[in-house]
Amino acid sequence: MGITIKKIASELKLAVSTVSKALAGSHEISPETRQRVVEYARSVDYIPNAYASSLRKRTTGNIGVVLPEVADSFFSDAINGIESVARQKGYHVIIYLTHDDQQKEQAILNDFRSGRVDGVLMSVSLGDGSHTHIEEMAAQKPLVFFDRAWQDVTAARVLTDDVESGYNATHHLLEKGCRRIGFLSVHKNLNIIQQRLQGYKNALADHGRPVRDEDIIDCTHPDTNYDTLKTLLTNPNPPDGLVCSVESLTLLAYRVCHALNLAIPNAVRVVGFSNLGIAALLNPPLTTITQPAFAMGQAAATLLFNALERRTKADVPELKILPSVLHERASTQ
Amino acid sequence: MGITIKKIASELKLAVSTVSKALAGSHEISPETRQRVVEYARSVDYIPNAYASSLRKRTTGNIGVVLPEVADSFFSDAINGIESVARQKGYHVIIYLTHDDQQKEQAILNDFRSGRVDGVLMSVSLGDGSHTHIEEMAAQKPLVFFDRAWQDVTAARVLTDDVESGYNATHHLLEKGCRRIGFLSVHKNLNIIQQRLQGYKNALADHGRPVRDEDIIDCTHPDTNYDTLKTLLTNPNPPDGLVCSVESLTLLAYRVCHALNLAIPNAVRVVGFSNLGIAALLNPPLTTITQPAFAMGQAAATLLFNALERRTKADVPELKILPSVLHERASTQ
DNA sequence: TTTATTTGCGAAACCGGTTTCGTAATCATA
DNA sequence: TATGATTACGAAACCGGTTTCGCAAATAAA
Repeated sequence: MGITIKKIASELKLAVSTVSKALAGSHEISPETRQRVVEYARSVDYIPNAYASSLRKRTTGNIGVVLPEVADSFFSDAINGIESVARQKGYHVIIYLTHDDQQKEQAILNDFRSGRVDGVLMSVSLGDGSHTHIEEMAAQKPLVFFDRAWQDVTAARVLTDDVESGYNATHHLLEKGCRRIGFLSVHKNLNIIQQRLQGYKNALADHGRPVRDEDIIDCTHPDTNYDTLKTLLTNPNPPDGLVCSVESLTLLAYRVCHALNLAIPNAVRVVGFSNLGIAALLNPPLTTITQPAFAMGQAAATLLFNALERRTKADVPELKILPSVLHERASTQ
Repeated sequence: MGITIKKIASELKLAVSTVSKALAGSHEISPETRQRVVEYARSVDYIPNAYASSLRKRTTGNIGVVLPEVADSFFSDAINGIESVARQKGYHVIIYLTHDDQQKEQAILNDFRSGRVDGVLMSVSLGDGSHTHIEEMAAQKPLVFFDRAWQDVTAARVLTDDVESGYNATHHLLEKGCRRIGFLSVHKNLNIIQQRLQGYKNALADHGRPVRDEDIIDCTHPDTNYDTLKTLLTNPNPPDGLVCSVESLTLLAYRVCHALNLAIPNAVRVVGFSNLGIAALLNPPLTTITQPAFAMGQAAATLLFNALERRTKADVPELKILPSVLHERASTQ
């Protein structure tokens, strides 16, 4: 359909290979010929076919980003970070959404085997499924986890200091006078949750408080979370502080408190992991642990490109840890 | 690298063409041979090369979705709608983010010419730039606008009843007793803004109120919007009602009111176009005009696939209009 | 001046599929 | 039994680039 190298070649009375090399800026071609080709190509608005080129070169110039969700403010910031470094590497970023569905995640990774991308950045989807499809993928092409990662899969990863963040969140509540702090958890086999929980436990220990199992609430099932939380907060002796380990649970906690007419922070103080730009506009303004989403995206992409340029697997998977910050707002005052 | 048709062919002592046809389920191949091939292919975990196949077939199986932003809750919902129909058509959806930067948008559309996608869904980026790159693209492959569209580009479009929505928002404020209503506008050459503004004007007219130019505030420049709004609301005679024509302006209005200690809704009532799931958790809960984002995504994708299957341009560009709904909350009570 | 290098370009193979076309064998029809 | 139509498959062209290799002419070294 469009204009091809072949047409340029015949028009300029050159060989196809000559045109190709000239456009690639090869030194095999004399400057005069090269310029003649380049100018002509531009004049006819030549656009190379991405598929032909990928087929022969055996590289796509694409990296895939596999995300659970995109409404989550963390991920949309992270995408920007990723794109910022991909662009200057001349790579395309293709975003795939799993909606936290491991089936979809698997289908996506499976599709990558058809060669659509050169490398993958991913934040894993929650669920109980096996991780073999991820391992297989990691064996085929470079993979970098960011934020959410599985521990049983060997791959580079970019994380935040989750133990410390969990610690800080809990410590903050304790300092504000909370007597009993609930930890809203999701899938416990997820690294970030484990670490945040560990931080929670460490903080309690440092304050001489016991860790009570019934204060660690499993909110793995979206359908029942609302009720779970509701019963928790209507208990005779409910927690007066909540650490919400992911953004969605933070918002859920707000919903339930609003529904129960539980005043935040008077009845219960809330601190949540969140990158919501509008945390300050919530009722009440939310104290957050905010992750450096943009920087994490950049770091992850950088690790990926290192791997792509190396073409050889690092002997020991790289790990980069970035700090989160606690923004104190009215929900804990 | 991987396992190719050629390998299967030589292993099974068949021609490559036979294998290809067998895998495609061609009737040219006997059921026995077909099954033999299919089974063997599965046993060796054959994955066809997407690029080879696209190159020859001259179709990619991809549709591109070009969005200004993804943090905006409308777009993340719309993506889900798009994906839901793309999946059942066996298409991949590739998401491209412009960050409301027309340069990036242009670069993205330009890239499409290398044949990465078969069709495009887009919500245009704001700005003063020309739209010729969009027109060129529309001339090449099917394009469907959704939500944000340019009027000077001929293409199918999926919109909401923006005049009506603007009317309803304004009417709602008037009924609540507002005397002077500001309309926060962005790029006025954008269809949805024009229409929402028209609705605003109609409502004022129906209530026998004058349309005052100084009540229509242009918030086109992100950098100055905050100050613009601040001076508006610190005027001697400020508006006591605000219609915010896009989500980002709604949140901005909240920020400014909070900063100025202006009580919502007592000092000023606010209604905003927004799909934020957490509108009810804001301080105060926000009255919104909510668009059917998911359905719009579905509708847009459906139009696109119609065009792709038709292979011929519709003589008159299709148009689909879906209704929005007003959710009344505390910000206007 | 002869031999060795370098330079500039073309021919052809190649990436991995898809599609067209040809043909031998089988089947149906007269 | 002779002829026409199917059936089942293979050979080869093809999609549009990239890369290898070969070679003649120009240049450098001996």
